[in-house]
Amino acid sequence: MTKPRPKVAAKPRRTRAKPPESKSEATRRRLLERALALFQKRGVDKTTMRDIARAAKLSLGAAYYYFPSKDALLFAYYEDNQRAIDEVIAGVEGTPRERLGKIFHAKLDSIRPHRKMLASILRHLVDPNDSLSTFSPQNRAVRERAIAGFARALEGAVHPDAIPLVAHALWLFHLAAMLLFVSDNTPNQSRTHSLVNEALDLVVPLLPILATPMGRAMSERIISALERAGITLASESAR
Amino acid sequence: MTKPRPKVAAKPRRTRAKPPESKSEATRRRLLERALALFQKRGVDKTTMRDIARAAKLSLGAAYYYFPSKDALLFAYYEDNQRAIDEVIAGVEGTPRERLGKIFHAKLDSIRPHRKMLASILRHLVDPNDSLSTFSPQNRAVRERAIAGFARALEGAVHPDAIPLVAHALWLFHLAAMLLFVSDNTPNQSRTHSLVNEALDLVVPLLPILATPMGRAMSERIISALERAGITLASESAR
DNA sequence: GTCTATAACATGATAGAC
DNA sequence: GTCTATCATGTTATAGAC
Repeated sequence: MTKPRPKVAAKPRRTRAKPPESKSEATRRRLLERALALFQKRGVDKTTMRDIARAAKLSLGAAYYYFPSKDALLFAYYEDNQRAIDEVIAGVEGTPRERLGKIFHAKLDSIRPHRKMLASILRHLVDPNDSLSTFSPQNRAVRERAIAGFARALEGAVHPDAIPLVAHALWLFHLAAMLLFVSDNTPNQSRTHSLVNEALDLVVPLLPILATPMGRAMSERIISALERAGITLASESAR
Repeated sequence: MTKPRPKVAAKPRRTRAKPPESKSEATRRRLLERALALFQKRGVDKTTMRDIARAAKLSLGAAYYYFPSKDALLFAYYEDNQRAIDEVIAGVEGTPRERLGKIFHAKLDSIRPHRKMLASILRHLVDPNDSLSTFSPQNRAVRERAIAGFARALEGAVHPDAIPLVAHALWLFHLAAMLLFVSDNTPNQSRTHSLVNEALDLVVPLLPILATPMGRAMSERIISALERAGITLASESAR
């Protein structure tokens, strides 16, 4: 358990086309790289900040200069991973079923190299008091980008009014899939991939039901119940 | 983050009718009591083992004698709470909708006094590496008792074959409700209670659909898909 | 101003004396 | 059973190098 509050601050990052990597950027990158390798090899808890600093040939203080906390290293990974996935998502094409399949499998593939580490992040993702939490303001942008990706993939497959609802549901399912994924020791985690396929095969053909009068009534009922509970399904289906 | 592995060991406890409380039991109870009070007042992370020991007028080492880790205190609360809830669940009566409502609200009511603390428990419940995890063997008994409670409440409302599936789904929903509950600052957390009611009102009347040929086909498909993914919905509907 | 190193601190956990 | 050291580690403070 961490003592004083975690304070996971995201380093500001320029948005221009990349200038040549400065020395400090290289150090930062190396540090993150080694840290992730250690996390994956020995687990997050058993990797100390002193280990990480040593592996990157830095002093402990220098490591903290770049990353204000151990959690910040995890957060940096989380951000990088989301950015990479967003690019994939932006490019997916095909039928809705195909688009959704590609998003899910790409997401799973992208985290495969760090499955072990991810298990430690899941704990943070669900803790409403943690700054890494899925529900925290810091993560709002990341979360909404992900949901928007699902929304875009749903275009044409669902009545527009129902898209936010279904996109959120898929996003929850994707969290569940990640949970399963990190404990899935079948080769290539094929078990999780199969389950995702079966779930999509089951659900996607049912989506048109939401366009029927009964379906619309139900989804409206759900949406308003959630809203009264303080859960707003904002989000324009695309960006 | 905790350093050496958590080691949340449940103290063995006699099952006989209570003999008079020994001195050591009194000490243990006092320790747990003070700890929970501090957790609730100042939060789990900001309460140190030293604080707890001091509040119970014990040395640090003595506190660790009774509870091998800070997490063990949380686990003890979790166990006690589950035991209390099980008694409520065993006694519920009425229509299926009523039975489910009572279970959900009783569960939420029971955790209200320690909402703040609960956030920390949820974190453990989802971490597959944690011994407090929902998936860990230690918790298997507790989890299955809870699911069996839902199964019993469903009797008569759902086709018997579908009961395990629906009971598991309800159990997941109950975890989600707890998650919402701990961040719900409306008076008496009425928002969460309302959402639970609306969800049950929506879902319970739809359950008979599972008895139709289409419904049965679908639930069988879901069950076998889950089984292939290594998720077995064991559980005899009752005990 | 940007970076690095060293020392110090608080806390969760442990060992061993009594 | 209880206490008093003592340890390991996340984190912070501070001083100084470039």
